[in-house]
Amino acid sequence: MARRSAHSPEELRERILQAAQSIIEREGLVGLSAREIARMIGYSPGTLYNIFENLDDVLLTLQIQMVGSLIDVIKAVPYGPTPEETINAVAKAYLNFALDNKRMWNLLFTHYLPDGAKVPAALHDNVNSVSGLIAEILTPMLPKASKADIEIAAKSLFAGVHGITAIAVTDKGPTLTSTTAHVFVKKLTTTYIRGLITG
Amino acid sequence: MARRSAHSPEELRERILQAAQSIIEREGLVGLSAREIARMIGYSPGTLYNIFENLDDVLLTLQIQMVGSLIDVIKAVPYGPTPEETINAVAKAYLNFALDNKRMWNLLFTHYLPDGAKVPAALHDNVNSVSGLIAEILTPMLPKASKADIEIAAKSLFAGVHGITAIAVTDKGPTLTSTTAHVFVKKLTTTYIRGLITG
DNA sequence: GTTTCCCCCTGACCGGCGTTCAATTTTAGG
DNA sequence: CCTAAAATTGAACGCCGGTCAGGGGGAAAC
Repeated sequence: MARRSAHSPEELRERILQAAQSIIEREGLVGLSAREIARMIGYSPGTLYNIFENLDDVLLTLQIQMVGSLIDVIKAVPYGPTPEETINAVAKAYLNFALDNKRMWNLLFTHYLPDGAKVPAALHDNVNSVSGLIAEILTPMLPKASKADIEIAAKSLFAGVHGITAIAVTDKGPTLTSTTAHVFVKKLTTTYIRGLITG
Repeated sequence: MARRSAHSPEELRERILQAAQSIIEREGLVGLSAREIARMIGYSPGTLYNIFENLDDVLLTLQIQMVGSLIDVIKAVPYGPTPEETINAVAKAYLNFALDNKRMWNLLFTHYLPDGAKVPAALHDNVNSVSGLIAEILTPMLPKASKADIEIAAKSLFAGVHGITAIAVTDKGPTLTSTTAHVFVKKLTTTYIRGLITG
């Protein structure tokens, strides 16, 4: 057989990503396989490899998209009356995003590459954008701080919130309901910001 | 063949764990397989299953041991002149432990169980011990706080530091050298504690 | 010393996996 | 209508986790 008029390469690409995502949302990484994706979209396994380099490529693409969506969500958070409230709202949105997409968010942690392989720059860029957004919000709070200091402040706060999402989304670590996760995030951000201001 | 006098079941158990750990330290989870472990210890693959339920069992045992070691390390950190300095030292020890055992620490994130499976209580217990230790240190700083409040404070701080180790140990996220990781941890802990005190 | 029995251990086997690629079929261009 | 290029297949390779019937070694019973 050959080209089916049914799907253009772009459509095919999209269907592969959707299939992979739906498998992950249903049962996590365990259930994912090239063969299963192929079954879902009605193609043979080999076809995936015309469009993606390999399964890692598919998974990394999904992660890039996902962090991209997170960026959109964060950007859509309205600025509050004070930077502190804005940060709280952003952190809350961050956590909710992770909780709403538990299995997909878990990908960030459970998916790893073979020894030599490099994570694509696009993923790094997207992640850096997130901490960049936090830095922006922090800036008016710290008029005297240097840009480098603000970046450090933003990234450690970001990493802290990230840690809570990591625990909330994993089975390891202390069990964390979404309610307590929110309590922790609020505690971390408000305490941290108070420390920043008085510092 | 049959029973070899060479190794008692306990010895065998130990050798399996050691082999698994050395594989992980060399090349991460990718290189790990029941067959590879068997090759290393000079037994056939089937033998593993006389001693461990499955590979997940081996991996979970390693993680329980590892977090146990972390507890020992933290307990060995000498109390500083102030709680703040103690916390800083503990956080530093935590991060160093994760960095010194990068591939093994990564297990906490990359290893996941099939859908229904439950993480053994021993792992949860060990993890909870860590945040318990932090709560102990925090207590004298917050004479007025309730036990529940201290626990929240300790756990959010713990989770924050954990998040930085997560990023430092993964390839995803912003690239983090061990130096900058230490900067972040210090920033997070000192700022957080300042916030706690003034709160 | 011999026999017996049990238990340890083996290794073939099952159904799956990611990935490759020769072969085949379809389409587009002339 | 024919040809060349493109798209797709599916068998094949070498792995994997996990199972289990059966064989061989050790120790106890005699």
